[in-house]
Amino acid sequence: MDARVKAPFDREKQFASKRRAVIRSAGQAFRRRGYHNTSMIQIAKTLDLTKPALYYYVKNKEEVLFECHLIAYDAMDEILNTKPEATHNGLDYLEALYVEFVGLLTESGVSVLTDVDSLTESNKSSVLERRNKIERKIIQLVKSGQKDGSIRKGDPRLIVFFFMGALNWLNAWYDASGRIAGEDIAKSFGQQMRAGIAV
Amino acid sequence: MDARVKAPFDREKQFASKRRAVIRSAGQAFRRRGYHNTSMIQIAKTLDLTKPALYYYVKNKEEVLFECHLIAYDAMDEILNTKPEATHNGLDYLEALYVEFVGLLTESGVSVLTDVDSLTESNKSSVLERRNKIERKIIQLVKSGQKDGSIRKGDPRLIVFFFMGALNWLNAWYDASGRIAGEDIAKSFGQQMRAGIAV
DNA sequence: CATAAATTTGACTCTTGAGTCAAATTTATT
DNA sequence: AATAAATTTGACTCAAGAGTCAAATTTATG
Repeated sequence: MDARVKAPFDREKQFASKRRAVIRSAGQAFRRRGYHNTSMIQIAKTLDLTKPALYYYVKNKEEVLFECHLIAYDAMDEILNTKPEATHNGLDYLEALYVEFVGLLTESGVSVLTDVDSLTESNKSSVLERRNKIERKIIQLVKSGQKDGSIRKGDPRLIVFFFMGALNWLNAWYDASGRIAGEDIAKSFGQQMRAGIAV
Repeated sequence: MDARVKAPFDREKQFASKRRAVIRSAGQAFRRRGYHNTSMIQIAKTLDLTKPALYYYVKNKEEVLFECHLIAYDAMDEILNTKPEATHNGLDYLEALYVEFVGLLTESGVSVLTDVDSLTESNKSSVLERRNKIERKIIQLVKSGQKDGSIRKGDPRLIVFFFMGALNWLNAWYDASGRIAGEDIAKSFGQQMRAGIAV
């Protein structure tokens, strides 16, 4: 590649990146104030856009919410699929995953939103399907941890609901600008999660 | 009291009880579908009322939300104040409280709602004050548990945020009509909570 | 610089749902 | 039954916010 040659201006890339910025910024706002307490004009103003300019990038408000959800579940899937499973026993592996999840929700701007009921039926069920898929995967991990003797007996669903609840609730109180470092949270949550389910 | 004498019809009591029914029913709806996805007409219809009849009992929608919050925190305060503290060490006491909290959120219709940002500033800060007060109390309990050697060292806030998060998230997925018994949840959550923080 | 596409804008429309009001109806009591 | 208060109602008003559109402006490139 010749450095003197300006990278050809890629309109699609430009559009896509601005669009992502919209979704990301909207996601932050949704997390802070809630979906219904955030107007499209507010979202636009945050990005120094007008409302119609915003609508140049997205179809409607619900689409934005939908994509925010997808971003979160994509990121979680990414974590679930990247980590090599083989090396650890069930408990070690689960703790490692959990720490990464906490990191995701504190360090990156990603947040698991609660407002599923503001989606249309089809989007809603598609989001819930994603969530369930992840939940089922984690439940499986717990089961295999129980099998290899590293995780205590008990209804795997309840075990998972407990620590995933703690995780999801993070969004309700954790403020990136707050005084607690994401890393400290991850460490503490990881410990508690582990101790709570270890044999 | 002479049994033949009909209890005098107490208008205030009647009013108060119908009003409570409104708040309670609205609370269920808010929990299921969210505050903004629940219209006053829906709330009215659920109780076989018309909208103006509903407004005979409450000032406005926000007042309803506000009182739902208060009900939850009143109930938690009640638990915090009733349980005798002296008999246990910090860990035992905390676990007992926690089990009662879970019971509250699963068995009774009470729910900790998330939609704090839909309140006006003054109501919002009053609700947050209530929440913080409870949180501070529990943090204190953790501290004293650490002092008496029953609870592991570590930032008490993070310890509390973890298991209180799991508790609060209950509302997001637990459906009274669901298949899991509240009692089972309480038992499992209590165990995990305890194991997670025990020395 | 001319152009055609991409981007942005001011000024709308339309729907939903909160909240109101005067009038009708029900209810406990005389 | 008559009455006065409590309760309920049909038929509104009003505001906020989502979403649209035709026209203006900016931008990358020949």
